[in-house]
Amino acid sequence: MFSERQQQIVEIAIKLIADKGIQNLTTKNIAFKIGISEPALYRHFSSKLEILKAVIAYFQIKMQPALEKLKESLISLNKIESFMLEHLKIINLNPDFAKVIFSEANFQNEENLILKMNNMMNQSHKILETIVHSGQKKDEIRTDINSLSIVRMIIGSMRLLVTQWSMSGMIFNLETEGRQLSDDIKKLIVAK
Amino acid sequence: MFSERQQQIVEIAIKLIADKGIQNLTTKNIAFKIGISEPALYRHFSSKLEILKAVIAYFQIKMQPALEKLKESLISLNKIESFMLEHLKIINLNPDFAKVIFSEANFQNEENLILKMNNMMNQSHKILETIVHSGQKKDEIRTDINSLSIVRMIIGSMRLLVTQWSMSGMIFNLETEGRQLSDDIKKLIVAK
DNA sequence: ATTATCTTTGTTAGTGTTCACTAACGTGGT
DNA sequence: ACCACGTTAGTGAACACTAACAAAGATAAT
Repeated sequence: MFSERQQQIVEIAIKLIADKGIQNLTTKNIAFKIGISEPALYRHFSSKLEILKAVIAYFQIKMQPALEKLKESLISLNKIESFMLEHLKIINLNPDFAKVIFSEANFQNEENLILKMNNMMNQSHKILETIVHSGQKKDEIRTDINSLSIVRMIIGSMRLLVTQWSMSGMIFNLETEGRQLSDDIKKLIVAK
Repeated sequence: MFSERQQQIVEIAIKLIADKGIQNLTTKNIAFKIGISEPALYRHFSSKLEILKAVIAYFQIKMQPALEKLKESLISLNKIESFMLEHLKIINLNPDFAKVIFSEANFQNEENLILKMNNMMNQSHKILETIVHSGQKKDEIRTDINSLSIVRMIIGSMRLLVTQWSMSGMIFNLETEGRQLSDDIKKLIVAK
C-alpha cells in the first residue's frame, strides 16, 4: 500500500508532531528531516492533508494486533486485561504515538480527519463494550454497575495513564503501571 | 485584573478555538469577531501568546468554585461525588471549555503554556488523591485497591465523558451521565 | 548489444496567501 | 496637554504548493 518513501514520510511526520505539536508539521520540516527537497514530497503525496490521512491509517495498522490478541482468551476479565496490556505494549514500543493519538483536537480543522480518527477510536470502544456486556451476561462481571460506566472507566483510565506517561517524559514504566491498573480494575468489576 | 475588553478577547479566543481548533485562532479572526481592527488588539495584549496565557488563567478562575465546594462535605465518597459533579456542572455551563481544556497538546509549541496547563491539572489531581487517601484511612474506601488507580479511573473516566460529550455535539446530558458515572464509581470503591 | 524512449524521483526558483505584528496618525474624554 | 483606544496601510517571514528542468534506470525496438 505505502511505498518505502511514503512510510518514511509518515514516520517522520509522527515524530515531528510528537516533538513539538502539529504546528511543527510543515512540508519544509518533513523534507529537511528526510534530506530531500520540499517539492520532492509531492512526488509521494499529493498534499499535506494526504500525509495526515496516511498518519491515521498508519496508526490503525499498527494498533490492529492489539485487537487480534483478544480472541485467544475466553474469560471476559482476561479479555479486558489483554485489551489494556496489548494496547499499552504497542504504545510503549512506539512512544511517539502517545503524543499524537489522543489529541484528536489537533485535527479539528479538517472534518475528514477527525471523522477517521473517531471511527478508529469507536471501533476499539465497541469491542470493549461487547466484552463487558457478555461478561455481565456470563456473570463474570458485576451486573449492578452500568456497562457504559465500566467501559468509560477502562478506556478513560488507560488514556489518562498514557497521557501522564507521555507528559512525564516516559519517566515510569508504562507496562508495569498498566498491569497495576488492569489488576485493580479486574478486582473492582469482578462478580462476587 | 482583566479589563472588560481583555475578558471579551479571551472569551472570543476560547470560542474560536472551540469552534475550529487552535489553527482558527488568529489575530485577524479575533479582531473581526469583536468588530475592531487587528492592531487594536495590541492595545490590550502585547502579543498573541499573552492572549493564550490569559485563556489558561481564565479557565483556572472559572474552575476554582468546583474545588471550593468539596470542603462542605466530610465523607470521602461525597467529596468524590462533589468533585466530579461540580466540575461537570461548570463545563456544562461553559461548553466551549470542553473543546479546549483537555487538548493540552494544542499548546505544545509553547513550553510556558503547557507548563501552566499541567500545573492547573495537577492541582486537581493532587486534591483528589488526598481525598482518596484519607478515605482509605478512614475505611470509607476499599483499601485493597491502589489509590493511584482509583484517582486515574475517576479523572480518566470524567475526561473521557467530557470528550465524548463534546465530540458528539453535546447530544446527551452531561450532568445526568456524570451522576450515573459517579454513582457507579462510588458503588465500586466503597469499603464493604 | 546498442540506441531511443518513458517513467520515476529528484532539483532550483518562485508563486500567491496568510501570519503576527508595527508605524503613523486620529479623536474624544479628562 | 495628555492619554486611552481606536484607525489605515504596510512590514518581513512562513506557509502549502507549482513550473520547469535533470538524471538515472527500466523497457523495448532496432
